[in-house]
Amino acid sequence: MRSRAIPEATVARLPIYLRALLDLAETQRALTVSSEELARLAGVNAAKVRKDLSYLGSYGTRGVGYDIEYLLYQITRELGLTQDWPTAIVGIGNLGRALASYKGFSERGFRIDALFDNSSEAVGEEVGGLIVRHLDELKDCVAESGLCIGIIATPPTSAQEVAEHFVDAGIKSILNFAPAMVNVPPDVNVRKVDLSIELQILSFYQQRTQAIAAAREANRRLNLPSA
Amino acid sequence: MRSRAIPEATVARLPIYLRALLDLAETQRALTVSSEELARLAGVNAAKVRKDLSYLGSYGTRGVGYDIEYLLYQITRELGLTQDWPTAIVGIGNLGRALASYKGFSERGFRIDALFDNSSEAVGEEVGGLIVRHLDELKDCVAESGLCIGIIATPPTSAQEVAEHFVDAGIKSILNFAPAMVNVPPDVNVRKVDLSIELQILSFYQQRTQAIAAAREANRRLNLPSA
DNA sequence: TAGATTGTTAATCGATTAACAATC
DNA sequence: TAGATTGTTAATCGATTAACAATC
Repeated sequence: MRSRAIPEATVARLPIYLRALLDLAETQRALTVSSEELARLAGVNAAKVRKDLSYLGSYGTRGVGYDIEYLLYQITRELGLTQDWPTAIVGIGNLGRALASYKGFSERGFRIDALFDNSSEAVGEEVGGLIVRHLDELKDCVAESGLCIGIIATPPTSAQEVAEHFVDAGIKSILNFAPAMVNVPPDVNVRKVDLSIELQILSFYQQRTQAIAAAREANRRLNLPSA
Repeated sequence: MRSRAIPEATVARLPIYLRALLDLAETQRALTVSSEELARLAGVNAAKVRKDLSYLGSYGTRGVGYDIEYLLYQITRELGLTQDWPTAIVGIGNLGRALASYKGFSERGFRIDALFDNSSEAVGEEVGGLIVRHLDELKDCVAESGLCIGIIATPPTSAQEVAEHFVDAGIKSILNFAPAMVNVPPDVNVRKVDLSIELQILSFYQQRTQAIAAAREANRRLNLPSA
């Protein structure tokens, strides 16, 4: 058995390479790509591309580059995108609705299969071609439809409760959009997307950028006093 | 001048501590917190909390812990959240609308100040209490309202163009939700949130989890043959 | 004083990168 | 053969963590 421990940092970049390769294949009709070119498209450096791709195996040709179709297939397979992962969204408010009708998912091969909420208003409503069901039906639905990815799009106060429903129903992968941490058993995969935190981090760098600009300006005035 | 280079990894965790501290202050009415407790709430270990907080200065008391109010103030200030960063959203489709009416932003001190689109259908419409304006008005609007954070919520094909509008208008921080890379000058801060990429990464770990479960099952059968 | 907890050091770990031999 | 480009090594860098002296 190959030693197969792809570093986390590499896994996080594979989808970026995938997108760049799809673009090359579709719009440029290119057949091969060098690490230099792929790096440029992905916004990283060439050494990193080669190192990352080497974890998948030796799929390049020295002096030539990487065969785009073949590399696309290998990355797709490695990421598990050759199979379907039926996905459910819980919490059909503003964000849940936007996610349920988000074209980007279906364009990239993800299909949302079920929507859940626990407010009697939302239940029964049609959103993005699916009928919203009550959260109590989740467990049955997992058994029937083989749901295996759960998306939390509720307010923060319900996030932990929803996560427990997911775990109880046997879902092993959770994408959490609620602004709250959730605790799950160690064999459950959780990723967190936090819109406010992204803005807060951006605020830090914005503040720093402004401070740098102000310092530069102050220096300029000192060197060129009262013109 | 203090040497002031807070590591990126620490900056990314400050908002998580902030949220945990707010929760402690509001719902628990606690006055101090230990690194151990804060670590538990933030889902990290205590050594990391102490190291992270030490970059802000020595704000704890040995034998006691950290004063919650004081730490809240220091983190808020460090993240630049004591000031307003007027924010605009470009691209008023499904996602743009959800972001424009997302309660989580205002609850955490971010106000969306302007919405832009370039389709004649969207322009003039009211969304989340704001009138959608044409993208051509962006530059004037930045000058008038001091907009300094720009959110891209367009389809991928328009992302680079919108980024260039932002840069041209003098915006220095961009949050990009479009599934495409954007190139900007080095003094512009960009963060990328990519919903499909999050699902693709989750797909990788889901596949691995299933493989592990299958291997365990196979082993079990070998050890306990035909019961 | 005894117990608790910080702030910091030093060891460790994982990720990045430059460089270059291998090879198309 | 000459030029191009990979795959891999080894150096470097940054982040994590355990451990503990300092000190409330």
